Amino acid sequence: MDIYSTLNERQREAVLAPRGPLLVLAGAGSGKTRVLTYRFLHLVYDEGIKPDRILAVTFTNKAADEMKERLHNMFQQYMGLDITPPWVRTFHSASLMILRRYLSSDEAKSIIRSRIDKLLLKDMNLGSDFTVADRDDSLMVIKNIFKERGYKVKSTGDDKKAMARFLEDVSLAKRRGIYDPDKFEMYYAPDYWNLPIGYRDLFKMYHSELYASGRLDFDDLLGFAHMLLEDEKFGAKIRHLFDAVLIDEFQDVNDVQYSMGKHLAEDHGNITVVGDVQQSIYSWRGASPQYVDAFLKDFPDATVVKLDINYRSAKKIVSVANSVSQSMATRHRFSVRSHSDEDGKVQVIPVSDEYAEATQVANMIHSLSISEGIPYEEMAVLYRVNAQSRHFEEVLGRYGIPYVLVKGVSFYARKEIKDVISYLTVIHNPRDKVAWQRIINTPPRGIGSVSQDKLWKHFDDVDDISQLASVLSGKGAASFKRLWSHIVRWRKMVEEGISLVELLKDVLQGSGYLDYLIDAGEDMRRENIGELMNIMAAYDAEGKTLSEFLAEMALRTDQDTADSKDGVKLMTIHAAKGLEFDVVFLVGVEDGYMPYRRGGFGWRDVDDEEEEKRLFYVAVTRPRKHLYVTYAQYRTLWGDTVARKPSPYIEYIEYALDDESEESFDDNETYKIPADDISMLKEGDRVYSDQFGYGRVIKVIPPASIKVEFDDGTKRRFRLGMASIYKVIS
DNA sequence: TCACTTCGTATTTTT
DNA sequence: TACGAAGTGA
Repeated sequence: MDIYSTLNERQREAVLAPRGPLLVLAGAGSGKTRVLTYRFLHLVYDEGIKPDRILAVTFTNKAADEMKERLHNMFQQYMGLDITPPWVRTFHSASLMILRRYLSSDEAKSIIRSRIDKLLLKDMNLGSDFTVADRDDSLMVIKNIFKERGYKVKSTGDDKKAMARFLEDVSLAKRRGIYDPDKFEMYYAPDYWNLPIGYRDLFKMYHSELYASGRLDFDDLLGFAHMLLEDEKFGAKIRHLFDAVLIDEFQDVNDVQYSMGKHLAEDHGNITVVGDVQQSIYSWRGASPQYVDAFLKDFPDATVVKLDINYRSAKKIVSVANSVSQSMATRHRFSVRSHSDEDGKVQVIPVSDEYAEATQVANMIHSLSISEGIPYEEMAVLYRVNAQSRHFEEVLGRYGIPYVLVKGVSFYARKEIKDVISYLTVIHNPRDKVAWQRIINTPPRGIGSVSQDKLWKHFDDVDDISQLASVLSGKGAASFKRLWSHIVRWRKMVEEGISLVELLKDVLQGSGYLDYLIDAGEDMRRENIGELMNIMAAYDAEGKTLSEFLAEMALRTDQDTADSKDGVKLMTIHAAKGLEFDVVFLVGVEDGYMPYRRGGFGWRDVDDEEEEKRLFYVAVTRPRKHLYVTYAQYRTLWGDTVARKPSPYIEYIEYALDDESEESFDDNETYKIPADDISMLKEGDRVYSDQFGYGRVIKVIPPASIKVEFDDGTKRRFRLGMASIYKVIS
């Protein structure tokens, strides 16, 4: 039986590539996930690697879940095995697993301590039972720092902006592996800064507080795992867990993630990366598409396979995609070929204003549903910014067309969910100050702001949390003691192995939280807690512990639940990445939205505008059958009605539609790798120079020079590293 | 602690 | 413009 018979030639080539580094450049809709899962299977089936010794990392839970499920089915079907590989995870979750395993050891602790020594103002409380701080938690830590030092900092206006900016910078810095407060100050401190604590000191205080509470933020999960990997001796331990590494959405990796991948492949070089630079839309979050080049440099003997057959979209849509692609300055862009027999439809529709736009789209949704029988959930409205969704919601609602607004606001970020999770967090780790702050007076139990201030002031000084009762008086003290005795009781229940659902039930009763919701008539919130219980029941069924539950909760968003619901999907282009629909309405395709421009200012740099184009590429490659593009002549923004011009990108659509008859793939055959080391080149290799064009290497002259004969017959000598010379690969 | 008013804000946000 | 969050007063 040939288990690879359903793959096309290129996919097969990728899946069956020899052990060692492999780069798969996967165009939109070219079967990227297929290749990744079959590669996994191949490594097990043909190469004899154990499934639990392959690390496959993705960026989203959804992608990880999907891959896990597919692998489970494949192992069942082809090998008769009922297994789900344990290391198919997001970067964050894989890092968390690694830290859970090792952070209890003194050796690991001392490696990390030595790396963050300059950050610590108080003892860190980190062991393998740490919990994860999300953005809200981090913000709370920052606010506390000011409050406890008697500074008045508002949660609005400039102060709010400054705190947000600070956290953003902390995140960006740590994604680059920067934990040194001096470096942080140097690279990130803004020109004007009006908060009473400086950037450098706040960086230290933030981390001291966080680590004293036994918490790590998202970036620390990667950062700490990376520190352990970087240590020569300890790194080997982690590397020995895996015989192969696979990375999905490789164009989106940041510095730390890339370095982790590289370290993990150090012993065996067995690393597969799959990505599409044309769909790199997260560089503003620290992702670097340049790592595709770095990969080719670090693994010069990598097998490179390009998947250029698009199985998703009809012909016209593919030719629009190619037309956008051909205008990109991005290296490693390439055209894809449509596999479809259908033409599909691409239409540009001018409308008068945003209201007409929504009405037009609603009408078309209605008629497509009737005339072509396309179900609502197979249609999507994509826009650049969330603010654009309002009119569509309004009009679709009026038409009685079901819709789902897919927004970042997570189920897990809801107040009631966070409250309940905070109770469980305190039970798990009573030293977690942020969690305490959420539950101390929720529901109200007479511990007001004055009492609370006293509590937080002494929180770190006591050996045992119960001693805090002595800083309060009267009602507050009694109330605190009562709460504490509950917590002690719950901790005992956990020790005795109570199920998560039973524990939560007791917490809801004992804390008074349930009565509090009932009295307030908060039925919706009660339902949400019910939903949380369902999730917990699933954890119970798998025999997972409280600690595991808390860890995984923090890494979950509800993106996956969002798109299972029926109805037309409304979402930003960013949120649509990786999804596909029969019909896509791409709306607001105007200059100023695409590319996006804020406040009339120009672009900071060309890269930003290139990324806007890539975003447009992502948008036009979502539909299977039809793509409708709308732009408004007038639009009310900030209370002003202004005239709008169509987006310059519309041109690519028109070009593709005019040009359709002669589908050209002129640039399809080659791409280039920067060559700055002679080990990458040998005599006879095709090369390209920005200045002189294409040529062939006629001599390699160590240590760093080559001689090239260009296609026009001229011969030139270059010193690699000085001149931009690219190796051409077909 | 709630209901009302005023204020501030408007790019994307995988974990 | 129009939303949600924070602040105010009873």
